[in-house]
Amino acid sequence: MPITTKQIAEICHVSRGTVDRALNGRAGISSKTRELIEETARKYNYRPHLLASSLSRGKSMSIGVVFFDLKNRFFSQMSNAISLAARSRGYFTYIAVTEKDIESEKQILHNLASRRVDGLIMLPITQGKDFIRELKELEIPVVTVGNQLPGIHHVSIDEFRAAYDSAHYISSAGYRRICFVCPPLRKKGFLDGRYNLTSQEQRVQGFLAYTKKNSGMKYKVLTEKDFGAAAAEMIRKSKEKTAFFCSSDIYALDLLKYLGDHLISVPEDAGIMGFDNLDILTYIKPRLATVSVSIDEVGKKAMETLVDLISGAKKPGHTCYVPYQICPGETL
Amino acid sequence: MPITTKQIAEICHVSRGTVDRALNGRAGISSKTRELIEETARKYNYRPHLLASSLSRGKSMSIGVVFFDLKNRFFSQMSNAISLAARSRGYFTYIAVTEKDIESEKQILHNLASRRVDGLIMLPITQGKDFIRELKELEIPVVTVGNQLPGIHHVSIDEFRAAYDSAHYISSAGYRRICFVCPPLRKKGFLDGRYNLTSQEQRVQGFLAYTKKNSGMKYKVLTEKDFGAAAAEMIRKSKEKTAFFCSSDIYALDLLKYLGDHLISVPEDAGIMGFDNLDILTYIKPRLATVSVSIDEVGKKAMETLVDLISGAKKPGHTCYVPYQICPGETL
DNA sequence: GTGAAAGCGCTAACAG
DNA sequence: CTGTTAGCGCTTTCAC
Repeated sequence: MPITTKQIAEICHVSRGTVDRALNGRAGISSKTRELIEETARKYNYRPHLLASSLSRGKSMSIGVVFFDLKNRFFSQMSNAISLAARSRGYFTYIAVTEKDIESEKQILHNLASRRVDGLIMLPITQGKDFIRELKELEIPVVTVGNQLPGIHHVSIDEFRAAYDSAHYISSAGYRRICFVCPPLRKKGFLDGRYNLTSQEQRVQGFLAYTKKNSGMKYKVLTEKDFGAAAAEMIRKSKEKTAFFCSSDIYALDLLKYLGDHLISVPEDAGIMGFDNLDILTYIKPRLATVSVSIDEVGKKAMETLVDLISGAKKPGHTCYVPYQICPGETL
Repeated sequence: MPITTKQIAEICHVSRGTVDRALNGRAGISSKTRELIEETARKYNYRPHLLASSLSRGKSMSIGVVFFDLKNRFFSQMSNAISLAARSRGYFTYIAVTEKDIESEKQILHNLASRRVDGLIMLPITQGKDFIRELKELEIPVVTVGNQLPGIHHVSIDEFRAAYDSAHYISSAGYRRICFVCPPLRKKGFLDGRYNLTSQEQRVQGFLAYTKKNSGMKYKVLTEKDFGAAAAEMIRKSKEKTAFFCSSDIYALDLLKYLGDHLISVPEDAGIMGFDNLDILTYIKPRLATVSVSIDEVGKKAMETLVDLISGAKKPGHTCYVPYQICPGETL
C-alpha cells in the first residue's frame, strides 16, 4: 500500500491541505515546507491516487475508444495515434472492441460512462434516433470517426468526394465499366436498419454520382459476401474490361488473391482499386491503386476535437474533414 | 449529472445502505423495497459511479496493457484478444504504447499504477535489476508476454525451441547455410544493456544451438539495420544457397521485397523463413514459411494468468508456454 | 502560510 | 430487514 497524503501530513506535522498545495504545485505555501513535503513524498515513494483525485475533481483524465476490433489495421493504427495524442495531453485511453455487436457496443458505452471517462472516440456500428438519444444521455463528449451520427462531432475524410474522385481516376485510366465492391452494404436493412453504414454509403453514393453523371459509364454494385466469385463471373461473361473499385483495401486484396488463384490477371483482365492505403500494401505485388487516408491524422484530429469539447474552450465544427489522396498503382 | 444513490435513498425514503443492497444484489432486503429502489433507479437513469465504487472497494476492475505500439500486428492482435478476455471478466483495459522508449515505459507504468489498475500485461522493453525492483514496487500483479523478466509471470511460446525446430526444418529442406536475421539485436549493449531483448535472444540462441550442434552447418547472424543489402551481398558472393531465417515476419517480408527488387528470386536463389505467422501473410506471394504463434492464445492466457494473480486464488506457474507450429511455405 | 472541515459517491461493519 | 456511521484518498473553501 502506497503512502497517502494524510500520512505525509502527519509525518511532516502539517495539514492535508498543505500537503496538497505542495504536491500539486499550488500557491500559498512557503518553499521550506514545500520542499520538506516533496522530499518525504519521494522518500516514502508517494503515488497519487488518481481514482480519489478524479472523484473529487470530477475529471478522470481518461477517454474511451470504441471500435469494431483491433485486428483491422485501420482501427489499430488509429488507436495507436489516439493513444499517443491522448497521453501527450495527460489522458489515458480505455480501448474496447465491439466485434460489430450492437448489444456489446451499448454495454461498453454504458460501462465507460460509469467509469466516468471524460470523452469518447468511436466508430459507431449503430445508428438511429434511439441510439443517438442514448448516447446523448451519457452526457459525455463524443467524437465519431468513419461512420457518422447526425448532430455528433465527426472527423473523417470526405468519403463521398474521395469515392467520386476515385471513380473519375479509374475512368481516366480508360475503364468504361466500374463495379463497386462493398460487402458491408449487405447489412443494410438488417435489424430495422440499426446498423450504421454511413461511411460505406457515402462511398457508394460518391461512386454512383460519378458513374451516373457520365452517360458512357456502365456501373454495378457488388455486395455479396462471396464477391470474388461474382467478380470472376462478371469478368468472364463480358468482353469489356471491368475495374473493381473496392470500398476497402482488404476487399481489394481478397479480390486480388481470388482472381490470381483463378488465373485472372490484374490489370490485364481486370482492374482493381482499393481504399484506405493500409500500410501492408507495401508488401503486395502488384502495387494496389488506392485512396490514401491519413489514419494518424484522423486519430490526432479526433483527439484534438475531443479535448476541445471536454474543455469547452472552443466549440469545434461539427464535421472535420481530413485530406485524402489518390494513390496510383499497378492494378489499373 | 446522473442521479446518485443518496438521491435515490431520499426519493425512496430509505437509507443509502439499503439502496446499496438493492442495487448490488446484496442480501438482507425485502423484495418490496428492492423493487421500489430498482424501479426508481431505472426511472431516473441511475448510473453507478465506478470511480467512487473503486475507491471504496479498493479494486478498479481495470488493467493496463503496455506495448511498443499498435501498428505492429502482433501487438494489435494481442490487444484485441486481451481486451475481449478482460471484458468477459468485467475488466476494462487501458492500452498505452511506449514507442520503444524506456522513459515512456516508466512513466506509463507509474501513471497506470496511480490509476490503480488491478493488473498489468506488458511486453517490457526494459530489463535489469533496477527495472524489476521498480516494477515490484508498484505492488501490482504483472504478466509479461514476449520479453521476459526474471521472477515475473510470463506467457509466451518457447522461443528457444521454436527457433531450434525452425532451423532444423530449414536444414531438412536442404540448406547447409543459414543466416539468422535479427535487427533488434543491434541494440544489445546500448544504454548499459537496459534494453530487454530476451525474446530475440532466445530465438537466436535456439538457432545457434541447432546450427552449432550440426557440424556440417554454416551459420551467421545478421543484425544490420540494412539487412537487405547485406543479405543480397551474401547471396552474390557465395555459390552455396543460403536460407535467411528472420526473427519476425516483418523482416522476412522486407527481405522478400528487397530481394525481389534486386532481381534475386526466392526460393531459387535464396530461402526465407519468418516468425509469428502474421495474418497479412495470406496476401503475400510466394507463401512465406514461418512459425505460427497463436497470438490470441497468448493474449487469452495472459489475461487468465493475470486474473489468477489478482484474485490470489491459485498461484499460476511462473512461465506458461503456448504451443507453436512450423508453417511450411514456398520460400524455402 | 496554514489548518479545519466538508464533500466527491459508494461501501461495509455494526447496531438495532 | 433497515439505518447509522465511518471510511476510501484527494480537493477545495473558508477562516485564522
